[in-house]
Amino acid sequence: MSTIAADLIRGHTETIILAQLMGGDSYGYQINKAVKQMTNAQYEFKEATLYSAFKRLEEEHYIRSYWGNEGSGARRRYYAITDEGRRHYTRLTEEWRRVSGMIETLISVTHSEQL
Amino acid sequence: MSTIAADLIRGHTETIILAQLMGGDSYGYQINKAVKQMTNAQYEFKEATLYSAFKRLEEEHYIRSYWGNEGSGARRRYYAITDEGRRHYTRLTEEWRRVSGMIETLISVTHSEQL
DNA sequence: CGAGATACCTTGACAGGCGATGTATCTTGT
DNA sequence: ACAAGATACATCGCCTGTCAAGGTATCTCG
Repeated sequence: MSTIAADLIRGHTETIILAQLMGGDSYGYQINKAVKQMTNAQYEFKEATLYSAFKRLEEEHYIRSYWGNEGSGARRRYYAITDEGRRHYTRLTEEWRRVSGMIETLISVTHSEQL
Repeated sequence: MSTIAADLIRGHTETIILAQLMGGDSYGYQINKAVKQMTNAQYEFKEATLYSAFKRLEEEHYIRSYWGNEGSGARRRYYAITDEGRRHYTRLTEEWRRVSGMIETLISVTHSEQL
């Protein structure tokens, strides 16, 4: 039920998905529920966003997918993070720490002043 | 001279510009130099990005612009933040604090595990 | 006089997010 | 028995923000 957040999350979608997969294989719906729960329902991916991110990540070999063999219920496509994906995840989180500090600096009002 | 940062800043461009203008009227080139200096040359807007952001902000009445009366040198278009812009800035920064905490949570690996 | 800095601006392409829509299965209430 | 809602995946086409590339004009310095 958030609205504004959208653009601010842009660019983090892949990192969030990879972070989830660092904790073990999972599938789309599950990951999204986890995100919702972790943010106290403040955030949740739109399905189109989620599935297009999976596609990208797989094309870039950061994740692999396989069909689960559920006896009952809807079929699930599971995703697993690759070694390359793990390295990518590390890079992305390091980048985030760096950039978030930068943003913090830039959006805080400094009364430097013009002369 | 950064490369990766780009996508992570997306969505903060307007906030950064408004933050700069909270410190007094300024113009494009100046703002960009300030950003570069504040980030130790880690970040700088691409010009096209900067000017299209100005355009948007002015259309939304968050900033006003006027030509400076420089006796010499290249002409400068100055920007001033409006009251509405100030309110918008406050909203955006509050949103940022909220969302950055959320992202922090989401990109950190939690060994919750599936059963 | 040429190079480089200052200063602004526009066009067109691209990528990511997302609304809309569609599929199929299972559970639960009436 | 049947409708509603949850689970689960997928695609199409639009919208928006970024940016490479190109352009204009002025000033300074060697």
